[in-house]
Amino acid sequence: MKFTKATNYALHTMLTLVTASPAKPIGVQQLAESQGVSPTYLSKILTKLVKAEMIESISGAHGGYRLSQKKDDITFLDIIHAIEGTASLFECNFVHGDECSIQAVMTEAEGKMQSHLRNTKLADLVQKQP
Amino acid sequence: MKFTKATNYALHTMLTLVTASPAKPIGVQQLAESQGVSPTYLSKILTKLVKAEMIESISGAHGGYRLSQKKDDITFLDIIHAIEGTASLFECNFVHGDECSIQAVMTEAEGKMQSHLRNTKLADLVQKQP
DNA sequence: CCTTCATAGACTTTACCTATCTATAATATC
DNA sequence: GATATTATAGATAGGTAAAGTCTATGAAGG
Ligand code: SF4
Ligand code: SF4
Repeated sequence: MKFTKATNYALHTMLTLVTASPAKPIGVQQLAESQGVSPTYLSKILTKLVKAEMIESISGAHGGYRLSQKKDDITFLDIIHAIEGTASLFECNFVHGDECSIQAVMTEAEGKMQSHLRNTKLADLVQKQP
Repeated sequence: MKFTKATNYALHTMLTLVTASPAKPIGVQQLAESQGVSPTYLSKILTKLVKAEMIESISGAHGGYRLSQKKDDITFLDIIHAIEGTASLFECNFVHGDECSIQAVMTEAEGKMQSHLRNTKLADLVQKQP
């Protein structure tokens, strides 16, 4: 029960991209180096973010990654879901109907966490940077 | 990023115990059978709950498990922490000081979930049973 | 004494995360 | 067009923690 490292990398990359100039994309090599992770592995993670249409990739020389147009709508929950999937944190083997009290408590608890992550946008971090 | 099955087993066992008579303890064999899990594995999990002083174990014939005295104070968070530990869900490799905005968001989100789990007691489920 | 039942440790198996390697496609520069 | 640069994709290997098994030990009741 922990967030994966991939999520960690994704969040840091997004933080880097949101503070960077959208004019010149940043290569995966540079992004990887600043986080101490291999470029090939990070690129796998970033591809997920591309598929989720949060960032754009530019191939070829002077290529790299930059935020997509909808950068102001991206929430923490979006990033996490893009990497970890959207499955529920608590899954029971059998399903004994909707009135199950255990499931109700667990699902609501997860919902509380999600709603905070959904209400916090990536753009909210920009002002807080020194 | 998922709750472990062990947590699932623990929650169900606790639900069974809270609705049972405290006079006669329930054996691990019966508890395991109703959940479709092996008795030896479940016993490992229940031992953690004993160490956390949430349940008591009685050895010997007619032995088994029953809730401890403080049954009215047991929260969902207590059970989860007893099984999964109390480490934070989000852990970054480097620590760049307290002002880190990523960590702040993630920690607060987790806190929202925890506070719901802490405010829901095991005893709250009893009324809801048919 | 013998049966029942919890406890503990060592151990195996399984599943998933993490990471690497290689080949391929796209783009810019010359 | 040739070449260098860079992202993408798939296969694959490694590592780690969860999930489950086995066996031995110890406590309690009859
Ligand atoms: S009791 Fe609830 S949580 Fe447990 S298996 Fe049934 S539906 Fe799932
Ligand atoms: S930026 Fe924040 S979350 Fe990232 S490594 Fe530094 S302290 Fe941790």
